[in-house]
Amino acid sequence: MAYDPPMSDPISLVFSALGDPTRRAILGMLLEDDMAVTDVAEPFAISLAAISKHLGILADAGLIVREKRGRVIWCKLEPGAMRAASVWMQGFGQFEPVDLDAFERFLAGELADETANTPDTD
Amino acid sequence: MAYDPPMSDPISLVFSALGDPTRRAILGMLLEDDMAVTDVAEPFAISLAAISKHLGILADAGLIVREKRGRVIWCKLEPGAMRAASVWMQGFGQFEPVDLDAFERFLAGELADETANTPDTD
DNA sequence: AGCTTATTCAACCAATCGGTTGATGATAGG
DNA sequence: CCTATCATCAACCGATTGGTTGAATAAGCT
Repeated sequence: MAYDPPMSDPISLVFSALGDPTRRAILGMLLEDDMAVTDVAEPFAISLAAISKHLGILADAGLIVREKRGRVIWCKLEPGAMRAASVWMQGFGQFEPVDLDAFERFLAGELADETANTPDTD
Repeated sequence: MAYDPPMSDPISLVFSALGDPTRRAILGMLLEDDMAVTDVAEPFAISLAAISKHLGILADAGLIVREKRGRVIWCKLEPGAMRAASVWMQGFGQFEPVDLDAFERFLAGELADETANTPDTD
């Protein structure tokens, strides 16, 4: 029967990718430094192919990029991909669950704050 | 083949729950007000039982609480449950300054069905 | 009591997920 | 050239997911 499948929007990809502890651990490792696939796999008790799949999922979500140099594929964190999801969550956490008006006010405030407070130069 | 399955820690439950657009839409609806299960289900094109399962997943993640009053079960947002996951993401927070403009556009889409029902002034 | 409404339960199904192993395509080095 | 290494691919497997339908439980209504 005709059911509208909820397509995989970017935010769903990000949240789903983050739903697996192995993948979160990988992201944590990449926070320290870029790594080759084999080195990513090293601390885990699962096969290299499994890690490769996890990296594919992280890449599909935009959370990492993979760059081939010679024989080695380097994995690099892409923290910007988390931004939309992060802000989505923050919106829920900031205030009592009143109604959308408060949500909009929160957004307006954040917007003003961001534009007024030019990011640092360090 | 003894493989240690990564158990479902609370953060995984939250992220996985948020990975489904139907569930995010439900949370968006509950942001406006507490709702009965039947009313939560009303705007969706899937069965009541399916919505009930989604609510169970949200409840398991701690994102909502369900409280039975009479014949009706009321669903209430529990935004605090998002905090740990949000904090985890902040750890990666070398994001660019948040683009709330884009977020507002996203939210408008995400909550479109619900805002259509918004009465004039509350 | 009997009907109706609200919600969940149980069984089922197809698709996806997270894992495996073995084969395969590149590349680096003896 | 041959071989070892890096990484993915392909096929497979069991468990989970997200949906369905129909029956069951519970509470309000007349």
